[in-house]
Amino acid sequence: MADPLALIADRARAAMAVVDPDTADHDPVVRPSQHADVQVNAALAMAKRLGRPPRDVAADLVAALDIDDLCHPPEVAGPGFINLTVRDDVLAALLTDLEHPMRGVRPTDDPHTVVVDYSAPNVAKEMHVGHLRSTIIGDALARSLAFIGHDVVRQNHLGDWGTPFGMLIEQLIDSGVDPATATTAGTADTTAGLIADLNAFYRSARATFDDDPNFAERSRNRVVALQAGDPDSLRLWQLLVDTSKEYFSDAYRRLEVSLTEHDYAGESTYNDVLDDVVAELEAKGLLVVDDGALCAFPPGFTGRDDEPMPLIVRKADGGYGYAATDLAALRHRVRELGATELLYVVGAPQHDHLEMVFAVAGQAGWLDGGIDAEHVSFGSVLGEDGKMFRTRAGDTVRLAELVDEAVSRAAGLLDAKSTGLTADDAADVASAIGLGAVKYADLSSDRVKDYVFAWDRMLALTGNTAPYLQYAHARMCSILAKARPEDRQAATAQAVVIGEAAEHDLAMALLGFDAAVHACTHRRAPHRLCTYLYELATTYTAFYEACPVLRPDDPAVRRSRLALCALTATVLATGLDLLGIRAPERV
RNA sequence: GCCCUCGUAGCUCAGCUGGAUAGAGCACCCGACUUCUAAUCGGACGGUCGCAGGUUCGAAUCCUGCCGAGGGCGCCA
Repeated sequence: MADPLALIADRARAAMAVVDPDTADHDPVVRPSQHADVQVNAALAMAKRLGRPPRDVAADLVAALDIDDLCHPPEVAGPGFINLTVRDDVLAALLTDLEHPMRGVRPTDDPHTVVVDYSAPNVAKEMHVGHLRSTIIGDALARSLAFIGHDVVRQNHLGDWGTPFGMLIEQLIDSGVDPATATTAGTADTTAGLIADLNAFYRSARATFDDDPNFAERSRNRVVALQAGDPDSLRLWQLLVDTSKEYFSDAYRRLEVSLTEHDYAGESTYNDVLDDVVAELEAKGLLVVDDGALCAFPPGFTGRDDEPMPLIVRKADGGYGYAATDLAALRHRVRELGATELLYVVGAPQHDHLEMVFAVAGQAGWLDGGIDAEHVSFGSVLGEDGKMFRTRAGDTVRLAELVDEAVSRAAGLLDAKSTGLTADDAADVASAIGLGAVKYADLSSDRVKDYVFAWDRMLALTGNTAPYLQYAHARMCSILAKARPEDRQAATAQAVVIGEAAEHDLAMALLGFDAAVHACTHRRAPHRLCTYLYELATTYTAFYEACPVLRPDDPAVRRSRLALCALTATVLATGLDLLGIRAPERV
């Protein structure tokens, strides 16, 4: 355990048990402090229980506090805060934990099989900003949860089924694909060409559907045929799905997102179990027929006029909608994938729907045994005008264009700096910075709020941005590269000797990585990790300004400070990696 | 009409589940570059935490009611 706060919390609990045995299991309220390294606020709450002045209780706690081996003598301040400063030699000793692969982060004491549902783009539609947040936030959470020891199962719930496929298949036929012979292998090139611009393909299908009643009729019939298992329809549908999957995989590679084909589990995956899902729900008495549709009415959900709100499991025409698919997916994740936690990284507008799905699943007993399903909600991406982010023409912004612009803007930054990077390296670094900027902008503020998409802010070289963190990291690496080889060799955590205040502060910051990662995972809040990394970087630059690393004559000082640089670079890079962001050694 | 989310400096955002004088960045102003990468750092300025009550030793944080913004409310996903 590397986190001084956690060590102090244990001691504080022991002291509380001495002063008031009934509070042994209470929170000692150990917090970072502006007035010391750490403050213990337990006395204030205890004073109320005991009916005594808080400062007296604080004094008793201090008397009972066995902490000399960790901290300087405690001080009672204000109404009863206990201020603690961690000893420099203790900090130095704790830093050795950061040289292990977990960087001082404790594995979770409650490991789960966590299914993370994220990204979920639609087949035959181009990915756009709407998919950006789910993909980026979901990926960061999946990486972070896996890091602390959860068994993470990524699930990409592709929109690969439903009514739009009628018109998409008809559009394919009208474009010259022969339903009888079309196969993925034989026509892959043709198909890829036909729907190279997925947005245009979808839009033209939509337009024809709206303008041409004959086409619309064919489309509707095609849906029926597809759902009935008609071989020609299935073949064409498969063509669309395969083409899109290749496109998605390219997009994820480009975005450096950890999703692969292995994680694809589209809606169609559940087609053959929908009957069984309905049968099980029916057997448990959870379904009633209402207006011809088979509905569940989980308690606590009302719509207009206080009417109970239905979750429509089977439509009046006998077809299945997304509620059925979502229920089937949930059951599959619990029963087949062994999920004990289910995370749905889905936009806020679907909140009610998901809560209803969870409620029905709970009634069905699928969440028994403490299995937890949670909607990891997020707000919209807004333009700088405060409205939904769109192009000037009013279209949705394509993900590919977004990435291109991010990378080219980042390349512009590098050009302006005229670094000594080779062209290949510069392109790679530009990609890391551009993608990092976009991802970090998305991750660094509270996900439940809407966020404003602004190139200038996310690519800013100052403030809480990825480029700033990446630059700070590169400077650390640069110092390490310039150090004498024998110093670099000796610059391990064991070599750290803390003397300066800036060194003390940096060590404290480094040891906070554990708490930051757990805040990120427990609260599904990547922005907590971002805030931590930014504070680590600013603490480092204060150290960098105050403490020359390579210049001191004393090799022990050089090696100690070099070790602090190396540890900071490692923690920063590890943290960014958990967010899905690279930290190049040079920029 | 009902339900959900949000409202913190001019702007963009934090605020660690109730603790000390509410913190950063941007912008504006002042200061520091023959640099360990100045893509930086230090300082100044800037707040009735939407409004009004309530809970208590103590509220941006919890409760109630308003105001404002966005979203949802039967066979699309």
